[in-house]
Amino acid sequence: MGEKRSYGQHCTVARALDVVGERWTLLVVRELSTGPKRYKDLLGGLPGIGTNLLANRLKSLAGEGIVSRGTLPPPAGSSVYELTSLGRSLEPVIVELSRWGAGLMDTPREGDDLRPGWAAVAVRSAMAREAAGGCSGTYELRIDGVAFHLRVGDGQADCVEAWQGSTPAPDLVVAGDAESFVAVASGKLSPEEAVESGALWAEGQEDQAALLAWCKRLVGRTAA
Amino acid sequence: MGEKRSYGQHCTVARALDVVGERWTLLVVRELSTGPKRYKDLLGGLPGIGTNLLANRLKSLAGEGIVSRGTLPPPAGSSVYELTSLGRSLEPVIVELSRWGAGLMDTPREGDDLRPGWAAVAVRSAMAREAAGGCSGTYELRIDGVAFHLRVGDGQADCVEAWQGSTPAPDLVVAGDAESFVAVASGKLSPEEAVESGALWAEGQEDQAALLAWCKRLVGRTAA
DNA sequence: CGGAATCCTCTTCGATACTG
DNA sequence: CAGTATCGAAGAGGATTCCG
Repeated sequence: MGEKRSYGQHCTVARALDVVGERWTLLVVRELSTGPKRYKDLLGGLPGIGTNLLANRLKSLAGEGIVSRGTLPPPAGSSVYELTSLGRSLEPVIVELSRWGAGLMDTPREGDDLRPGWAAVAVRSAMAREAAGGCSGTYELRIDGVAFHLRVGDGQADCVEAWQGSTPAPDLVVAGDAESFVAVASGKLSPEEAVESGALWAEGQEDQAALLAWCKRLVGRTAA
Repeated sequence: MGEKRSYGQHCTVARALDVVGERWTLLVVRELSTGPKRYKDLLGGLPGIGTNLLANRLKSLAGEGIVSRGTLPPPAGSSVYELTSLGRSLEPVIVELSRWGAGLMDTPREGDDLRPGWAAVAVRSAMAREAAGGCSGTYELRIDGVAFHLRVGDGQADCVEAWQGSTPAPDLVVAGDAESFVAVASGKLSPEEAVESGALWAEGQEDQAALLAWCKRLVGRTAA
């Protein structure tokens, strides 16, 4: 059956797209970029994919060494998919796609889905720009009630879903709904407005100044 | 007819892929990233695309504001496609895809095509890494006899086909075949070996030391 | 002759139903 | 819960024809 379709070009870009350029493939990587997921979670995070296509993509990605199957530590014990180091090295591609796509965002289109993890990816990608400037810190995001650990530093940003619960002593806990996080990360909602309107808020403390500074870093404008 | 297919996700990555994620689309952008091209040139640079699909993609890209139609200055006068500023802002996506794809490169597969412009993109993308370190310079590449102007500096690298002929006082003129340029840019051929074997050579001068230093910058290892 | 629209075949996608 | 099987719909690929 299917000889894998290729562009047939000895070109670095075309070779990359031979592997991750098919429909849905990079979105599978996006889903796994916030941590290991079960098959069912992936289906839930990729509305419309169709179960056969997800199975095909996962099989291809496993064959390319981009994802691997693992087993979660007890008590979960369920079998999950996760990125390999080759898969994690796709992060800069995701980051740049996210940053470019941010310019196209407006208010959600009629019928668009929105998941907390997608907002986390948008935030992480926007922060990656700042991370190159040497900024660092650890944060907890609570996006529609789902917690993520965000760590910025050493020229990169890392953000994974925190099913284990607590972040060890984060510099700040930022909470809000997914749409607000996306809006700020896309530059469609100014830090000032996000903080004043209460779209985003700092949890567990009243430090509005720290929140505002964090939002400004998010949009890449140097705070005072 | 075609209601444009969308992932239906309020996500920065998915939104980007809604626009440039279809088959061939980013390769059209790659082709235009080394300068304006006629329809016929695009067909030649995208073997296998099929004329109807190229026409469709160009129409979509024009509708999205990523490419525009222009007319070349006399004496050429032909109508060409070129990137808009929105299109040029896709450069970081191309760069990261190229850098990731470089890790997958080996010797050309049986039947693979190879064009000078693709090698130029690989070189430019590899240099973008170094450009962030503050390096700068202007170079002329002669890849299988086709000249490109490469300018590195201010955190980015720019490389366009030089149909007008001469580069104004380049720091170095590097010549070789496309496969060698791709091999060095992908880290599959060491700078030392490329220079010693004559795969790449400096034209118009005998400055092997400068050539070696350039090759080392290309692969991102700090030269002595 | 360059720039496309048309036709036709083949592959892939997407949704549902089904099985280990 | 984790996938496989199936089938209509949409998209890709190639040749040919049309327009200027």
